[in-house]
Amino acid sequence: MADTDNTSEGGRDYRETLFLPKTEFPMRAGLPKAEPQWIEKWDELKLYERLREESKDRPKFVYHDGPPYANGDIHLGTAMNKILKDIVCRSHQMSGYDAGFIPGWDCHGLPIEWKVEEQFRAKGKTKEQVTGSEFRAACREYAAHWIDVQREQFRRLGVNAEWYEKDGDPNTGPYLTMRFESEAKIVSEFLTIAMSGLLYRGAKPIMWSPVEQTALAEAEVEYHDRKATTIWVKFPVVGEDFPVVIWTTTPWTIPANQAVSFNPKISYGLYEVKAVMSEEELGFKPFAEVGDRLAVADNLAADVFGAAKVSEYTRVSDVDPTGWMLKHPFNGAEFGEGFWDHEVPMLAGDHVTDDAGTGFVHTAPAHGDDDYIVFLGSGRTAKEIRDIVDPEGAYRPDVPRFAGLDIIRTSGKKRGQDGKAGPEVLKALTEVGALLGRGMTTLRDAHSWRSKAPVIRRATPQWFIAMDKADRDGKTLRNKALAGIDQTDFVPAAGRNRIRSMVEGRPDWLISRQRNWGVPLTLFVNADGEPHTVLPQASEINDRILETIRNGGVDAWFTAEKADLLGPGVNVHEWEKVTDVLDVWFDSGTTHAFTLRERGIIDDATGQADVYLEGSDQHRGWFQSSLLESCATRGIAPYKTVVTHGFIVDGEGRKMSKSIGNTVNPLDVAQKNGIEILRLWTATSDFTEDLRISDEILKANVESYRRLRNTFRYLLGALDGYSEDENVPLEDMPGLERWVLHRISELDVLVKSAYEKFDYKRIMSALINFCGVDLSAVYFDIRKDALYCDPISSTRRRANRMVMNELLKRLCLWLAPVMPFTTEEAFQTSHLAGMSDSVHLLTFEDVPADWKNDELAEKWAKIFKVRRVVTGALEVERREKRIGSSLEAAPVVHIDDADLLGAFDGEDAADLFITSKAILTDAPAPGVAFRMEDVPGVAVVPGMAEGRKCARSWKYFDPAEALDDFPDITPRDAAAVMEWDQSNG
RNA sequence: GGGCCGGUAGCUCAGGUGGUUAGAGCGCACGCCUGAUAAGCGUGAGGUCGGAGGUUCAAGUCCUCCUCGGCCCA
Repeated sequence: MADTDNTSEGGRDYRETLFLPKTEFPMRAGLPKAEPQWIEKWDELKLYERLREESKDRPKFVYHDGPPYANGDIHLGTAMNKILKDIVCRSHQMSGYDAGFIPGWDCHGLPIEWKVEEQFRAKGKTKEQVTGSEFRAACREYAAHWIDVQREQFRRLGVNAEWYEKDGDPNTGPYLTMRFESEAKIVSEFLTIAMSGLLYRGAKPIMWSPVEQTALAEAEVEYHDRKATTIWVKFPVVGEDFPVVIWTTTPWTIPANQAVSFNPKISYGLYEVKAVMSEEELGFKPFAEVGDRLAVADNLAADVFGAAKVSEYTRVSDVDPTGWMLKHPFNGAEFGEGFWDHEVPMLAGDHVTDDAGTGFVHTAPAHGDDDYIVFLGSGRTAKEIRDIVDPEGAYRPDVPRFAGLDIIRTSGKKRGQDGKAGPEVLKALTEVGALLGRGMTTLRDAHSWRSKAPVIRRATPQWFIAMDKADRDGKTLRNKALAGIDQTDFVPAAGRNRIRSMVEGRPDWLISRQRNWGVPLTLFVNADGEPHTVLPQASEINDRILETIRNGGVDAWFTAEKADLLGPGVNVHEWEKVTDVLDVWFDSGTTHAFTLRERGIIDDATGQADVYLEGSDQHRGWFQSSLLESCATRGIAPYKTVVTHGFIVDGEGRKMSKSIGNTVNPLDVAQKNGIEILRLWTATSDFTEDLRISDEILKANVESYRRLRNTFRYLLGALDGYSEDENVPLEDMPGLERWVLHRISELDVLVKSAYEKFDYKRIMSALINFCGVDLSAVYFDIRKDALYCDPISSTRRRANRMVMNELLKRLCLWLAPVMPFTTEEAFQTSHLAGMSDSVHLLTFEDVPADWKNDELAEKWAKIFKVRRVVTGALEVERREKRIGSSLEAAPVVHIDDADLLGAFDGEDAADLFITSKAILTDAPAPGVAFRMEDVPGVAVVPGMAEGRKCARSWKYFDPAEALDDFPDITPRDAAAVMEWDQSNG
């Protein structure tokens, strides 16, 4: 090792003559504190408004936001969702579009009703003590509160959107499904569909609580064990001398029986009773008698005969139930008055199994989902469904013998226990000799979440939009929706199949709910179940309805006088006001209408949003409701592209749940790491699949962030005092600089096209690699010497700074959609601040065509290949403690490939290797030289640098070359010092 | 139970139409630098591609089954 110190004894300390990076941009970001301040600055700047104003003449990119539900704090899923949307909009904005972002909220619906009911209960008010108007007003207030909360939380994520209404203009600000204008538009869209004839009234079994006399949603019930009487019942087969046997746990549904189901895949047999257990043995007389013949599934015969107390039986023959017609057990009974003399068909259904029961399933379409499906599936209609139970859970007055009997006791001490219906049915079945056996079982069944009382399934009138009713063109809604799907782009592509199979197979769209907080089905209905839209005055009536809603919101429908709405010429007594409300999916399905079309962002009849982006669960939700609504009213899909993201799971790929305790709160991350980290995580993840998150993963993103931040910091430090006057023409630039410009041109293509394709992880991995490898480890490292030590005037140094400037600017722009805070900070800290009030007002810049240079890139690939061998050789020297810094080395590099060697023409190899000296030669290398397997033809002999260590640049040089006035530094450094002395006195 | 999707180094991701020793970055280990310093540089160790069969001269890449996980249904 050379024997000189950094500064020769008594020599000058050259440190002040060096150019060292200098910047205000701190290494540590302090994001949790800084981010809210940036948000404030952007508010002051009115950034969103200015973007709209400044880009109003650009082509529009129409992103349409899916509405979150206005209830509760945001969670990581909603945060990631909004961040992605923000990246979509920001990137398209910077790509040269006018890309607005109108956020929205879903405001009606059940969850809010629950919360508001809870609030009233807390005040000691029951549902009955609150008027509908009072209740809806409270719901409205509740939703408004959470909109305010969520708005602030979304804003904290850095989402740049139209968060506030401007000057009370309803055509500005976020959209809310509960704004009067929105409610009126929802009604208007609904009436359009009603007028088109697609709307009809049918019936469907729903969960119903007799105790509360109300319909319940799945989320409002809990499952508890319940003791139930089970019965085996014989149904005579028409034209045969034997019955089939069914088994049921709900005897009260027997009077509503309209069919029996079987499964063709099950084998059935005819059995004959040979002996029964004795009355003495049992304590009662068995229902079965010797000689009885019964049809049951073979696998269940033993069970059935056990229940029937049959001690001996034989199998008589195979039977095939296909096509059988049965009789109701009460058919012909005196008490029945002919009420049960209808047909009871045998229907085939997949829901029938031979795991339990008899292999034959009693089918009451009014009281079970499977029953309903198999009944309609047999070609029968919802109108044929017998509805014999009233809202209190008692048989209707027209039901012979059983009228008025309750299924469940709805009051008193025994509230919730079985009522009189079941026992009376049992009695009647016994009388007609249809009962084969009875027992008790315990089953898990739905109970009301609130009253804890059992719930029944009960058919109620509901409104449907027909999927398969042809319009004038002969096209059905299903046809149109499928065509719309075919014309839509899906990202990822699998989304198409997913929504397609759902739309192909879905039943008619059930849009009515028996609820309070929602947009009413603004219909009047007559005794035949026809809506007022069949009236000749329908359109005038609709106009009055719309006017009413527009002025008073949904509440006005309930409070308005029938006669005022129906107007003259309509008999008020013939028409009843429908009090159902629309399913909230209908609300959200119309957001395109009252947001994009009403505001004139797209054409009302033919316009489409460019992008809808939501979680993959929305294939069944919003993507579909919007598609159906748009196809029903306009015949086209509301979107051109549907982007879906996956769900957030933990580090092990499991879903997040509070009970497991693996949840991550976005606002906690904001407070601890900064939201920028979460945005980085979002952009580096493959959002088309499930996104994993954990402390480890967040930590990794913090590391990536540091790399990017330090790149900015170094660039800013290097560019201290920079002005474009320093720039040099491309042809004067060293090859290394031109290579960096070439890399910029490559990345520019990648970044822009990946933004267009929503492929953010590709961008992030490319840019993080670029910063870490091309820049930090190669370009910055090599050019450190020139930047610090060259004379300020040197072309090499000026070219370096020029390239550094391009890097800073490009990186700021490229990363701005993902990291709006840090890029803005870097931008504002730098001389670039003069370009604009905000980096976010800028667009991506074009790259000059002559930056791209593939030939040059090939040359540099060769140089870096050789460089790897050199660094490898130096590493051996370090291990052996012969050198520390690479400047202590002066390798001889033997390259026997002329092409490789030629790549160094015109380049200073020592600079590129960061050694004090380097000799390139095509002479054969000695055997001891360092080689690398994957770089054949290159061998390095790691010589020691000789001479004196320059007190300024720390390079070893030949003292004989030193200038007389500066014996301790190289001539290059001497020139730099003289230049410095001149300008600094 | 059904439909769709997925399981490549510790982590995040690459790996057109099947074809040499499966890649990158980060992390990790070790070392260097001390004029980007709670930074920077270098070297290295880590996967046989969820598992099992099969097709093929050849499979992470095609087929079947299984398994684990996710979303939506039942």
